[in-house]
Amino acid sequence: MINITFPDGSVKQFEAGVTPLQIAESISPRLAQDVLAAKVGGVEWDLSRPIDADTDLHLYKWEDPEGKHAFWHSSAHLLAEALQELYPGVKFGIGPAIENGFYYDIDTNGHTLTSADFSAIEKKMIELARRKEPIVRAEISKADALKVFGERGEEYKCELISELEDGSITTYTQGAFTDLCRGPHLPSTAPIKAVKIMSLAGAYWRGDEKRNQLVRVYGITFPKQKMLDEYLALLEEAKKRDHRKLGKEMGLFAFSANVGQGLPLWLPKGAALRDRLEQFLRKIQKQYGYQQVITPHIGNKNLYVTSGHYAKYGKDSFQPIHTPEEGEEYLLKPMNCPHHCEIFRAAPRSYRELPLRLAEFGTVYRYEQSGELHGLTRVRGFTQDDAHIYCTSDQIKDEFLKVMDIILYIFKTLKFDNYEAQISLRDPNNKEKYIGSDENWQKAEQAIIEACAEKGINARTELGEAAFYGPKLDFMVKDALGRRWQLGTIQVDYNLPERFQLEYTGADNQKHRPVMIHRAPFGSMERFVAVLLEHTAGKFPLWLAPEQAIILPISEKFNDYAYEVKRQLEQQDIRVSVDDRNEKIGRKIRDNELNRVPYMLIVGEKEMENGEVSVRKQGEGDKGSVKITTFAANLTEEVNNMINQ
RNA sequence: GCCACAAUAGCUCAGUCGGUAGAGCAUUUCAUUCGUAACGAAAAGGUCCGGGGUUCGAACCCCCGUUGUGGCUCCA
Repeated sequence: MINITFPDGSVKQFEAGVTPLQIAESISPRLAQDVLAAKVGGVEWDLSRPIDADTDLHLYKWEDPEGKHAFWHSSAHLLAEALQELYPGVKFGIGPAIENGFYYDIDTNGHTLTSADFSAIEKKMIELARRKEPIVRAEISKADALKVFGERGEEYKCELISELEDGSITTYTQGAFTDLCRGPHLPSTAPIKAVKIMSLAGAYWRGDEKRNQLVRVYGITFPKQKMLDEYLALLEEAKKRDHRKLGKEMGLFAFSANVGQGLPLWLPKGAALRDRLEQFLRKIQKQYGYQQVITPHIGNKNLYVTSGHYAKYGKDSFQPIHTPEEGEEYLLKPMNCPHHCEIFRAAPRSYRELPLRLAEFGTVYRYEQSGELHGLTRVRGFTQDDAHIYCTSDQIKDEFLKVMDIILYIFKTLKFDNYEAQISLRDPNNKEKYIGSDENWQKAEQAIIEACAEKGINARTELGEAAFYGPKLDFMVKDALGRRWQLGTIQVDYNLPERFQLEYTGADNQKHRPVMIHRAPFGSMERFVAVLLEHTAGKFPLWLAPEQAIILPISEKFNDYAYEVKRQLEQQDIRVSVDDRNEKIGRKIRDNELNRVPYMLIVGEKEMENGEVSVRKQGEGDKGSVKITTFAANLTEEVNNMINQ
């Protein structure tokens, strides 16, 4: 008998050689039906693989990432099996599970695969899955593996095998298909009920553009058809919310080939929106003791040589600007930190000034690879909501707490109710990779961990994810469709204070080096507007909406009254316009509903007589008539409630 | 940057075999003056991404470039 320890700490006894699936069956038939994968003694384990010794056991279902992973990994094998049957002679690269589904890289051996083939592949996969073939794990010697895959002409697999250690090689077989694979896998392909081939793409073997190009077939599968339908509906919805589409529709921003790739042009409505976001952030930053600064868009090349950025990114960046002066070179500013360090150096600093918090909506330029540019989320010129905090190492924790306050306030105000945090620390086995003293690192890492605990934030900790110059804390939000976006970053930096020789005079009348903290709650204005657009589907909260209300006269006879209402509302700082087109009221309502204007104010004979407006809320319909002043007061209150919660 | 695909009216898109440009919406004008999600009529609107080539003739075929999309690699 062996002892199996469960995640809740309980221990049960089983016969040696019992499988995780049998254990699940002993707990409940329902669990046995739902379980997809297991972890045994910290090792990913197949459900049908026997356990021989005392150990602990995790069972994973669809809801667990590990469960989905096994499901999609087995689906990748199913795809390969289908491709092998449909197109004999194809050779296989690798076929892993990914965040949403899986892919398989194949060498089609001359056959051209197009999206017209998708339905045939899907059909074949379903047909194979219905055979409910068991997926069988086998351990194989390196020599045998090379022989088996070599005979089948699987050159890519052979290359992989030749790099593996003998004794660690396993294969998985279902039906007539055998793949080199570490696992784990489902016990059989039976649970795969719904299949969708998503797309094709070219991918180089091992990501190396000098090697063969393979065809990457992307797919996704689910245990229920309904889940696939929901997933496809979600993709449809995401397409509708695409910020590039909404930005064009709503007149927020544009791009021009004449201006250049990745250089957004902010249209009047987009610029006003951005300005409102900046004001919002400025206001709270002021409360938290930040001081606004302004620095130029270019800087002498030597500044970036000092900061170290030139050595690291100079070649892959916008190239230096030359002046009539021989040998004089300037760079477009790729980040604001060096400029802010010079502001720190502009005066002798005392410990009494710390923490010194310098904020700037600083526009920076980075030469991103052309293939990486994407709408507003990846551009070559963008404005960071940047700030640098210069403080002592004892102040790090308190500063983190304050920045987290700002970030959480933003999330709350903009209704990003679902967020995660990640703490990135150094790799404890590789300490020499990092700059700064061991003591400082420990202090900073401890400060971040404590700050998260104090805020009640359940942050994931990743070792080895820190930058070479300091640990950091990142926030990820989930938008209305459940997609994750990285938003706020707080980053400790020991490098730049060193490079710029920053100093302050301490209470002991000695010179000390400050610590620097980089932070950007939005990341960049561009990226944040993009995320906000996709999160809200363009229906901005009232306080941000480009137009808060639009007045719809029933007919042209009431245009004068409409403009009088507009004048009165504008006096209360309400953003309002008049739809004075010669159209029927139904038409005006429809158009402005589609334009996402939060309030429509319908005015005709009745309203004019009583000094009223008939209020209609976007998406909700008729709300009845109120006095103009009442509407203005209600709207102002609604806005205030949104930003002062 | 690499690979694949794409670019036609302000927007979304059609355009067959290479024979000289089309729809819906938006716009303008006319008509209408209307009560909570599309009234009607007409007009105007084109460097078919740019350049070169093949051809009697190119939106369409070929080459080069630009920009975009998806993926790969990258991300201070």
